[in-house]
Amino acid sequence: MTTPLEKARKDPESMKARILDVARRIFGQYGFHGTTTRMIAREVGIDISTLHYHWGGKKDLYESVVVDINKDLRQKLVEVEKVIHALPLNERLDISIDLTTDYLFEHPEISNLILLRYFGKTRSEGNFDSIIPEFTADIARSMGLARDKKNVPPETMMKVLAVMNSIHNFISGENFFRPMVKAERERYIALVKATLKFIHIPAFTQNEAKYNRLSCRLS
Amino acid sequence: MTTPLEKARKDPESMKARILDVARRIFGQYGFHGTTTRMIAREVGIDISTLHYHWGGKKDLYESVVVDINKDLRQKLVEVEKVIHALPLNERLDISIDLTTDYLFEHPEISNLILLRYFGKTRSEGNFDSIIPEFTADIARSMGLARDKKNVPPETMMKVLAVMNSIHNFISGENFFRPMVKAERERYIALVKATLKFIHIPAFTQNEAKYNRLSCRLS
DNA sequence: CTGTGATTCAATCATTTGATGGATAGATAC
DNA sequence: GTATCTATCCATCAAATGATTGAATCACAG
Repeated sequence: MTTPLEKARKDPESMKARILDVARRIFGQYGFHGTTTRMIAREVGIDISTLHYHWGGKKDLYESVVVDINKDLRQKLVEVEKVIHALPLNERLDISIDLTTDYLFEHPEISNLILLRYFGKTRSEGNFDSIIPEFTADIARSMGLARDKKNVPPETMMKVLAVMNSIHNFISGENFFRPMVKAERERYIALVKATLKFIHIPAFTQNEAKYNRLSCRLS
Repeated sequence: MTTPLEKARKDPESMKARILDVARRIFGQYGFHGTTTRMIAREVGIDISTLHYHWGGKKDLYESVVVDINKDLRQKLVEVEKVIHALPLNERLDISIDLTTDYLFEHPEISNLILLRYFGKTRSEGNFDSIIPEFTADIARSMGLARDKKNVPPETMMKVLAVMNSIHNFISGENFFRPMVKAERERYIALVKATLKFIHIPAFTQNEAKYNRLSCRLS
């Protein structure tokens, strides 16, 4: 049995897929309440009822969008992990910052949507996915900060969150931050990467060194 | 001439002030579009028309809220600056992270609102305050990363943004992140502080050391 | 061609939501 | 006491918005 979402992803030309694509972008920009079904329909160039025909209701569409972007992000992270697999920590960070940043700058709706979900409430109750927690633990393991994705200590989770969030922030806040630093697009992207590396690499490598010294002394 | 906002701040018991207070909280939780004037009025225990009588319209009220929280935050930062004034950089960071974090955990609407403004669009056009950019530069100077608030280089602005945002993230995302690390409130706050210091202090101090070595060599 | 199911749209509905007008009560000035 | 100004609420409006219905159109198997 294929879910509507899987069907949409299979054929990117289908109406289902076109709607989902536009919905990603608009929900990402305006958030759940800031988006109207009419905005999405207009952008796709169809009637609202067609949208309802394919996706049920606004809420349903939104949920599908969330699942969709999480799938994309997770897949990208798996891809990144393959590249950085056996490198030392500082290079792992360096490369994964580059790759992840580039990818998210090409798909800013992903960062937008994730952050809006973190920081904004929905009037209607009960939305909480276990997806994010789960793959935050994944990243921890992939960064070599935890053995397996079960039993990642809170301190490590927090560090991973800090890294991921700082990336999303600069992507999603581009409209705000870029004018502040008076840079055009390419320059801004370069600044983001440099800043992320400046902030994160010392933290993890310095403390790694500390741990190494410590374990030497102990052995 | 006193603006309505100044009047409201003067007398915290006034209806104006009570509305503003509730509006801060609700706009912070649900964002501009997610908040209805009725939600605010109900929470205050008044009729919507009373709200309109005092603050004009939803948009006006929202703008006032934004100005209000920026005033509060700025004042706090000035306060923090006095404390850390002449200390070495690593202590400056350590203390200002403690103070700022504590303050924002007591007033999470501030972080909520700032982040929602960064990351979410409003359907209606033209909202851009120059307040934020301005005092990002202020922080840079206060952290000793720039001589004066004019002419702060983009790289420095980005670093300051990274620090401020990472704080706001953990405050505003508490509802999401705290369950992820399975911590109760106090523990979470401690984790946040530890993580922030873990991430940021090495970055700035390590590079300061680098600069120092460099300037030694040059002299 | 014809019937059948899938897809799309125009029209419409019910509710929500931002906003206003006018009545009422209270305080203060004269 | 009367006038005036402030503050509040009730009733209501007009627009926006999520959703549905039923008719029209299209694709295509038989």
